[in-house]
Amino acid sequence: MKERSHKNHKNNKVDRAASLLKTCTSLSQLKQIHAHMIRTCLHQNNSLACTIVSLYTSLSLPHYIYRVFSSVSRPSLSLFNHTIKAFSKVPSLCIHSVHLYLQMIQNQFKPDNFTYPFLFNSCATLSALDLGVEIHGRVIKTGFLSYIPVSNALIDMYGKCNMLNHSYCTFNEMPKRDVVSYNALLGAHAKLGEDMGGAERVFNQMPERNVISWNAMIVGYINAGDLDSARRVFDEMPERNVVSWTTMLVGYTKNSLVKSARILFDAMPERNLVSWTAMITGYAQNGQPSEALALFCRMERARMKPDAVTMTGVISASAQLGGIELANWVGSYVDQTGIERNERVLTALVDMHAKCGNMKEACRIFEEIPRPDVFSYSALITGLASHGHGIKALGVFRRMQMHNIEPDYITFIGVLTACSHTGLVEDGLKFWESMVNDYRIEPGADHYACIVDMLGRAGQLDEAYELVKRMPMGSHPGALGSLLAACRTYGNVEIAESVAKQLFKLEPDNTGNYVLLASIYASNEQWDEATRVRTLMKEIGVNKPRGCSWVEVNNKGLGFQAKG
DNA sequence: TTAGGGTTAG
Repeated sequence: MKERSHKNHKNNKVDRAASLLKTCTSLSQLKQIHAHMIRTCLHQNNSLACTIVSLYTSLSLPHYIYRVFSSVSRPSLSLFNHTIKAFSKVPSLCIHSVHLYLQMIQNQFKPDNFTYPFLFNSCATLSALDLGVEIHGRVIKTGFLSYIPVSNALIDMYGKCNMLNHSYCTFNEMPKRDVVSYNALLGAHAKLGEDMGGAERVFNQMPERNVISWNAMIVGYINAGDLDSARRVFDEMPERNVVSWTTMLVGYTKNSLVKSARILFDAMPERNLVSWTAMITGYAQNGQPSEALALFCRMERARMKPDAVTMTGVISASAQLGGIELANWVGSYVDQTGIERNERVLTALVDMHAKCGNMKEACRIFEEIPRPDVFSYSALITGLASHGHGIKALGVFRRMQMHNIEPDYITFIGVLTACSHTGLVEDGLKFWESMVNDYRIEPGADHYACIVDMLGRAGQLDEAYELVKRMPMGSHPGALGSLLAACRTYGNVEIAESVAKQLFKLEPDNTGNYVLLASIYASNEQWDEATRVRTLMKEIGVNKPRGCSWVEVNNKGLGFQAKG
């Protein structure tokens, strides 16, 4: 009797906690309830722990997941499954769901139809195809393939790992399919934008379609580079949701059709964080930083809170404008609003401060990045190089090599710039060789421009000119411009005339080239020639533009006000 | 169990 009443009392407490958790909507509430549960030992209850794990994920505090799991002394199969699911939803924690799966098997638990879908999700996120195939084998042995969600997750995983054939094999072997099976297969086509004819066949054979099916077709056509078909599907679909609109919008921004994107953005019946972010980054990526910032201001007025992705775009836009005040404002905005300081946000910040000339801040933030990648290193190297810290830039490059981070096309632009601005001709030529032979990077016009600039600054004008003539991509304004500038420094009229002739053809409206040639003639006291160039300028109608500061640009249309 | 947004370029 006594024992029964004790059991009832305990069940009541569990029920009360469960219903409290059901109404929980904020992180502070959840923490309060959780703390109370720990005090009263309720945290050992598996069913309550499952709810807590899910809540910490949905309320964006995934780092508590493991703490909750490991505090339960005898976790149930269900708690393992909930925790694996929770980890699979957070890309940076996916690997833990695999660890937990292994731990589960070690502890003699048998994974079931609730375990595998999320495990396959994690494999997809981690692009861990081998592991996925291995688990697939185990699923076949244990007979869980007949559960539709398990096979659906497999189709999706193979698709995300670019194994369209494997997706089809799984799909074809299913005795029963649902709309998700078809959508996952369409998603596999869409990811690569490959064989859209095949995707159309699937789409036409579907017993039923939902908005996800239509959206998958839009993504597929966009990835196949067929914007017209994407738009046709968008116009034809019976019902659109915010994802349909945003997907189409991104299709335009990715193809530099920012105006079309904006028309769509303005016409959207509703917008969410992703829509705002897509439009802002669309502007930033297409060289319209002022528009990006103006939209960011509008977003704030609409009380839409930016996240790390939004801020990456905003920071990149601010970097392009290059104003130190704006950079400082954006920097403190990120600090004060608690935006997640992930690798991409920090890299964008490094780039922004570097472009605005604040190398000290750029270096400080770089040191905050736990594992810098090729993007972060390149941002710092190009920043240092273009601000006259060539030796430092090369030091960072060596550090990058020591950490076995493979440099890319852009890294070498930074490295060669460092050499050219520091007068390290021999080193520059060695890096050039290493780029081609060790890293198999095809030199682009930008790299040639750096080397031409380097030789030109060192006075090796003939060598520079020979290199310009040998450029496989033909004459390039950047390389020619550097050479013309070097001709002025060293007073070489002969090469200057030939180079300027090519430049006038390539960039008829670029005033700088005319001014440079005129000044080369003038310093060589060839006054008549100098006058001839100035007359030519007037005839063509190019005028020396008046300088325009960022403040003026800002006052014209941005309406951007620094706060705090 | 299925769909949309991100960082480096003389």
